[in-house]
Parts: sequence; C-alpha cells; structure tokens
Amino acid sequence: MNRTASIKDVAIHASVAVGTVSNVLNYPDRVSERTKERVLRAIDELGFVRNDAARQLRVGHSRTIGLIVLDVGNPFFTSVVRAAEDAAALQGSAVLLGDSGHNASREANYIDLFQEQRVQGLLISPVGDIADRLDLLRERGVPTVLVDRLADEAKFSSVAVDDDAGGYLAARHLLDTGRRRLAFVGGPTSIRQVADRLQGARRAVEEEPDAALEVLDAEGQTVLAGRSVGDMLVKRGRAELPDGIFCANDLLALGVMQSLTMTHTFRIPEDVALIGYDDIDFAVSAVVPLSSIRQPTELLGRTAIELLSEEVESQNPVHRSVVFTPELVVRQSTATPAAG
Amino acid sequence: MNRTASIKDVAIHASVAVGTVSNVLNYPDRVSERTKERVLRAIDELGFVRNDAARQLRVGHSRTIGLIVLDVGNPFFTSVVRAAEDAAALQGSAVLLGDSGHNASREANYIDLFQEQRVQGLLISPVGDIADRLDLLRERGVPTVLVDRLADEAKFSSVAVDDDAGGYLAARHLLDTGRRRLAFVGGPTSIRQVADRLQGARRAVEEEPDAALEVLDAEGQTVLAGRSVGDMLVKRGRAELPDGIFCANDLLALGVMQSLTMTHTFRIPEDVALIGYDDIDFAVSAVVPLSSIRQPTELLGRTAIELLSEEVESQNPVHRSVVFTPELVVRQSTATPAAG
DNA sequence: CACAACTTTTGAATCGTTTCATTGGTACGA
DNA sequence: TCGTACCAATGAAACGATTCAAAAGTTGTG
Repeated sequence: MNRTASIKDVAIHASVAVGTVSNVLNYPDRVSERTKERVLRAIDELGFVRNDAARQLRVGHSRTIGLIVLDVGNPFFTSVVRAAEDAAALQGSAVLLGDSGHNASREANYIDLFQEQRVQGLLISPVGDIADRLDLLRERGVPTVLVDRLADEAKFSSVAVDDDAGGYLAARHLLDTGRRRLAFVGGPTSIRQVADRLQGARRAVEEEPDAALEVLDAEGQTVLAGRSVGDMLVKRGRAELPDGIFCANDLLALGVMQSLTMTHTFRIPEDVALIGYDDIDFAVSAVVPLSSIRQPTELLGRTAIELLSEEVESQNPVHRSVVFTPELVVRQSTATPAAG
Repeated sequence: MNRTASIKDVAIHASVAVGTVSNVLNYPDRVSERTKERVLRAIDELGFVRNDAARQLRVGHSRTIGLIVLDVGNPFFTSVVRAAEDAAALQGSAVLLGDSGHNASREANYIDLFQEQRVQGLLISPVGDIADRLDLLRERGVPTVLVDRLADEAKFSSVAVDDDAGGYLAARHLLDTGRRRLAFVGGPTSIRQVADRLQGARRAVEEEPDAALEVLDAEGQTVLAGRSVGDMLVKRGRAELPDGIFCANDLLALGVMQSLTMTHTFRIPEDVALIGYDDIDFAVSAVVPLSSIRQPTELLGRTAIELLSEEVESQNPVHRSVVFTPELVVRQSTATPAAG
C-alpha cells in the first residue's frame, strides 16, 4: 500500500457514503449500530487515520494551542508546561511548545509558525518588550494570554505570581523566627523579579522597628555567585554576620550554604537562617534542607489555559489579570534556634 | 474585519490570479518584480498569513517533526530537544514536542496526534516496550527514529549513547589515578542504563589484577538515595572504605558527597575519589566539583534529525544505528592524590 | 511584419475533511 | 391506503492552499 487511506476509501470499503464515515467519527449517536460497526471495521482494516489538516481547513481552526516559554530547561517553566498540557488535554486540545531561549528572533519564528498553524490561541512568556508584535496578534484576532508577566488589562489577559508578596513572605518568616539582622542576596535588580522580591522584603523589615536589611549584590543567579557571596560573609567577623539571609533564588542560596557549611565557621540554622526562592528539587536535598518560596506553577499553567478558553469562547473578550500568591515552604535551614 | 484574509483576497486586492500569489510565496523567481511588489503590498495591507492546513492538505505532508521524550524536565532530554529543534529549523522544519512523562497512554496520545498531523516523521524515546505500536507506525509508513534506545536495525534507525563505554571510562579513570578498591553505586539494574554502566565498569576493573569492584545498591536515583549510601559508608571503618566511587548518575554522587564531606571523616579526593554520570549543571558547582561522564546530547539531537531526513528522502530506507561514545570530564573530585 | 523562443500570468482541478439540505425507510395512527 | 413523524444515510459544496497545462505577453531575428 502506498498512499494512506482517506475517508473516501473507508466509505467505499464499508459501502457507505463519506458523510456517514464522518458521522461515525464525530457524531456516533447519529449512526445506527450496524453501520457504525461496519465503518469501524473498515477503518481498522485500512489503518485509516484522520487527516487533521483537512479537518482543520474545513472547520476553520485547529485544536492546538501555542505555548512559547523563555527556557524549557528552567524547572519553573517545565512545570507550567506540564500543567498547561494536562489542562489542554482535558478540553481536547493539544499544546504546541516553543522554546524561545530568551531570543527575540526565535520567538518571532514561533509566533509566525503558530499563526500559520491557526492555533486556537497563544500562551506566551515574552522576551523583553514586544508590545508591537503582540498588538499585531491582537489585530489578527489571535487570542493571547501573557504568562509570568503582567499585562495592560485593556489589551490582554495574563497570569503571574506576586513576587513582592513572595519577598514579604520570606522576610516575614525570618523575622517571625526571631532574626533581626537580615540580608538580601540578589542578582541585578534590573530583573523585575529580583526587584519585586527585594521590595517585598523591605516592606516586611520596615514593620519591625529593630530590624535591618542589608542588600548584597551577586554576579548572576548561580550557585557559584552564591558561593562567592558566602565566602565574603565568612571573612567578616561573627559580629557582623547577618542572622537571616534571603536569596532571590535557590541556586544562590545553595551557593551561600555551601560556603557557610564547608568552612564550619557557622551553623545553619543556629547561627544564620537561610531561605531561597523557587523551591527547586534540589532545595529539599541540600546538606541542610533549604526553606524556600514555592510558586504555584501548576496553577499558573492551568489558569493560563482557562483564561485562553474564555477569550476563545467570547467574541468581545473581557481581559483578566490573575495574580497568584506564592507559598512559604519551611525546612531545616530556617528552623527556630534554641527558643529565645 | 472578521475573517482572516485568504490567498484569494490577496489576489483580488492585487489584481492578479491566485496562482500568481502562490508563486510569489513559493517561487519568487518566476514572478516579475512589478507584480511581486504589488502582491507583497497586498499581503501586508491585508495582514495575510498563509493557512498551513490548506498548504499541507495539498502537498500531502507537513513541515513538522514529532518528538516524544520521556521527561522534558530531565536535562538530558532538554538538551536533546534543543539540538533537534535547531537542526530541524535549519532544514525548514519545526518540531512538535510531546512529553510522555514515562506514561504509555500519554505516549500513545501523542503518537496518534502526530499521525493526524501527518508529521514528516517521528523521533521517539519510547516508554518500555512498545514494539507493536512502533511496528504499526512502520506499516503506516511514518519514518521513525528511536532516541536513546538501540533498535533492531532491520526495522528502525536509532541514536544512542554507549553506556558500557561510559562505565568503562569512569572506572578506567579511577584506576588510572591509582585507585584500586572501587565501588559502584547504582539504582536497580533493571534499568538498562544502570546495568550497562556497571558492565563497563566491571570490564575496566578486570583489566587490573589487583583491583576490586564492590556493588552498592541505592534505592532510586536521587540525592537522598546517594546520601544514605554515603552514610552507610561513613559507618564502616576507614580500612573498609573504597578509595574510588563511581555513581550511576550525578544525583547519587552528590548525595554521597554530601554525606562524606559533612561528617568531615573523609576527604574528597584525598581519601575517596568520586565520579558521577551525566554532567548535570550542578556537578560543576558542587562543594567539591564533581568529575562526571558527559553524554553528547547536542550531537544526539542533531543526528536524530539527520537520520530522520535520510529516511524521509529515500523510498526504500536503509536503517542505521548510530552509537556515540560519552566523554570524561575531570574535576576536583577525582584529582590525583599526592603523587604515589 | 511574421515567426520563434522565452517569460509571465492565468485559473481550473485537486487534496481530505465537515456540513447540511435532501432523500429513503420505517412505524404509527387515522 | 394515506399522511405524518422520525431516524439514517446520502453526496455535493466548501474550506484555502498548490500545481500545471494553457494562454498571453515580450523580445529578437530575418
């Protein structure tokens, strides 16, 4: 056999009309048991597989949703993708995944590709500022939901996590367990997330008159960057050491932890409490299990799909911005020191 | 405007025939400068985007390649995916990514979906034994390349990494740096990769008459599993400790390292050398930078696409199995101890 | 100016579905 | 027997691109 079987071949094989085969596929109730059975057998015998391009051409839209993320390797996005796929599957759609890798031209390629595919809609975590491109999508009538980025509600729906609240949560937790000399370790504050988390931490510290917050810059968001911050702290005298450290992400925190525990000068959490952000898999299996702030990634993915469905269904869409609050995960690295 | 513009609308707008518009899109050389310009302007003014479903229906196949991996969160696959996407983009194809999550029914869903999409071919890292399903694909004429799994060359092409060679490489390295009492830490040997790596290690050890290899079971492939193996080793006397440990993956190795360094009973690499497998990002930023075996993931992804292209191009395909050899990455955890 | 050779443009046919107005059957009551 | 419902099955039209044989236009030569 050369060509794959078409619905017409099936119709002939089962001695029915093409419309009947289509009904078996799409509206089984409209077809009598006898013919349904005959058609199904023919489908089986010929190995017929529906040609989705033809279907899509006829009905005018696909059953796929485009999802463009900044980095599939990032556990945050991986988790969002999973959730989005599952949520989409429930409503009979499939997700086409694109990885822009923080690269505007790759992103543009995916946007074009997905438009040609006539996706039902687009979920995107955009690279930098692509307001123009997104406006174009809007004009073309491609429903779009921004992920992990707040949107002008007049234009788009969006889902995001409140980083300010996360920062507050982390600092508040350190304060609640009795720490007063806090330090914030973060990458460049030009990154919105870092700036927001710092702002939230400041807000918490200002609630306690006797508390102070010191800001320590790190060169990047990596374990190694965290370790050099830690080395710097170790060199300070014990008196000048903060008693609570909040890192803008878990990698930094793990680096700081390595540095402090390796030298055995200070103990975590007795001398210094340490909390990170993101709750990556490694947090729980660190030398001292790391407290962290968990972002509701599954919820993010699921909600993104829901918002998109809303946009697809309604003709004159009302846009919504949903902001989730992250969650505190307490582990040993911030355990309350010997009560007092 | 309601409906998106079709090629017909463009033709009318530019006062040419539909065939001419199609030529502008696909064979620009066949069209005179003047009309080309006119058509392009019309495309721009109407915001025309080619409907890929119609195109695909006519030409009979899509420009997409299906890729189904076991776990997008696994850095190994993430890297393969990246490379495959890039390689596909170079030849004008796009990759549809599916994550089976080690789940046979999700895998089946993706296979069905991709068949309906009439992908050019399929790259798959299959869950368990799905020989039947794959045979079906073969009958249907869907070119398929197995990834990270050896295939019966009569049936499929495949790309894989030689785990036996990797195991040999790791053990040989420990031997070459003077270690003689080796230990292998692995999850269940029912996992093919683990069994192969162990086999390779055995092969190396047998080359040295005075060397011995001890096999230590771990409950899983995680940091925590590694740590409990490490704890067990610490409890042994120094005399009974191996002087070289090879872990079947980096997570296990990191766990062992945590356990050994935390107690400060033994030093790495002076008392014990430690090597992992996979060379994950964390290996380089471990407390003691971890030696490891790196798999050529980019090469794997690129080659998979190439093999698929071969299958697509030739009508009576000759299948090929390509096996890559992994690479030794030496870091501090296996540094040669004070010469002697 | 006629003719050949070549380039450019045309538009009907085609791909494989879904849709829907129409036809054919069957059952029931009058 | 006829009329009325109702259910199943039919098959032509439509979706929007590409293809390709044919028509139209252009240029060059004698």
